[in-house]
Amino acid sequence: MNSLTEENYLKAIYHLSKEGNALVTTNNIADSVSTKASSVTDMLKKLADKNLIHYVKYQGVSLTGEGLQAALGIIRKHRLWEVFLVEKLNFKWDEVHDIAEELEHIRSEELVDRLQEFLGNPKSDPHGDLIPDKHGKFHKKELIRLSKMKVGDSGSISGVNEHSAGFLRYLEKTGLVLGKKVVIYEIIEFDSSVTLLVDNQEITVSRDVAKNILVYEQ
Amino acid sequence: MNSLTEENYLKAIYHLSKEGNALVTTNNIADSVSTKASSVTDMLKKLADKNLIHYVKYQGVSLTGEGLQAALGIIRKHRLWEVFLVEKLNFKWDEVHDIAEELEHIRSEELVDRLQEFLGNPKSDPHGDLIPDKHGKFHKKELIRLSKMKVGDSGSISGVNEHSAGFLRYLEKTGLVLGKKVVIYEIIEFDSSVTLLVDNQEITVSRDVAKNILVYEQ
DNA sequence: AATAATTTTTAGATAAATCTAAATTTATAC
DNA sequence: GTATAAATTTAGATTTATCTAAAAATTATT
Ligand SMILES: [Mn+2]
Ligand SMILES: [Mn+2]
Ligand SMILES: [Mn+2]
Ligand SMILES: [Mn+2]
Repeated sequence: MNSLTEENYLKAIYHLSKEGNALVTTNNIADSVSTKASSVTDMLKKLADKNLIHYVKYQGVSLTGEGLQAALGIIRKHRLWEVFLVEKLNFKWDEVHDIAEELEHIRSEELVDRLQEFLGNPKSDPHGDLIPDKHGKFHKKELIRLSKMKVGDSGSISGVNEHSAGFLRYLEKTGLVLGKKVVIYEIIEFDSSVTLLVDNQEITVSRDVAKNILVYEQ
Repeated sequence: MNSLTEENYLKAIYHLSKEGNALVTTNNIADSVSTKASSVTDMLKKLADKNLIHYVKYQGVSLTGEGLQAALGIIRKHRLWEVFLVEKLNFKWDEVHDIAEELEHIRSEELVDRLQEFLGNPKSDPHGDLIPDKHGKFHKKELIRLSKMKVGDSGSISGVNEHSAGFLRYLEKTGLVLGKKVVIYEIIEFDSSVTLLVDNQEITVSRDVAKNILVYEQ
């Protein structure tokens, strides 16, 4: 059983290793949990003793399998509670984070499972972040090729099928980057090229390009 | 801002002063919060310094107005969360107490107010205990004279209109004490006397007696 | 490669809440 | 009313998480 403080450290290490590199540094963690580097060092020893992190003095830390599962458990609770606050208690999406920071530490497994069910097994929280399931697995987004979508469909660009530098440079130049919201505006019969609405601008791409862009619908 | 531990002490003092006498003793509290008398003494000094309790060495403690409001705030949260767990998450009434012990310490005022609204402003928790409102007031039970009830109605004896020793002795003797569950079995036309079912026994009382017994219906 | 700057760790203290054991106060028994 | 028992408080330690200041290790600069 990890203390509330240990849980917050694990969560911080998880988030930091998502953005930056695999190894997280002492000062990064100190900033993240609003404490001093010396306090972090103390806690890192403790977490390493409990086999929750790999810790090499002066080098940095990463989560062990066990530590990762613990972190994902807290993140799951955080995001489910955020859904509850927005969907059931009518909070705005920007008002819920701090309350969820407290609720995420409530221990009962049964409570989380039932909450998830009560909320209709949501896959993402009010900020669009994915909610891991009971076993720490993220529900893989169902990605669809842009070329398979119909006029009026919409979604956000979430992947590509073609990784050549040329193709990626092309996407970059036309603004079709990851996360960008798109609406299918028109499909030209003659060559099956697709006109999209992106940031209120019309952009037309060939069928070859459309086949290699993966979209998360709605 | 009171710590989680301080909140638990305040709640314990509140509950103990409800059952026993006004002054609560060190050992009572120690039992109640599962700690040692010496720890309790330390905490009592601290709570007295914060003006949450009246504390006289060796004599016992009682809550100040401020301490009472703090205790009622926690009890309100505890009972609202219990309603949530039973009504919304389908827990059984005997499974919710321990989870509510954690949830009662979540701080946001806004959260509690919205939770109360979401639950339809319940007046009592799954165990029948009254839920104080935002200002620490209990919704007064609607008591009805036994003489005004109809055949088939039921409820629990919750007060009397006549406080003479003779009347109270009579009630004591017939077993019509506070909290007793009663069902109206028959109302005799001739003199309006009432036959009740109490503990599966028939008891008949005169109209004069029935007029002075107050029942909380259902 | 030597020096300086930065990062990290160690050493020693502090605050909250707890404990055990001893001292004090209050209650009960004779 | 004194002796004994019970309840309560004090004294001194312990654990968790934190801090500041100093030492050690790593990284960057000349
Ligand atoms: Mn959040
Ligand atoms: Mn947190
Ligand atoms: Mn309860
Ligand atoms: Mn509690």
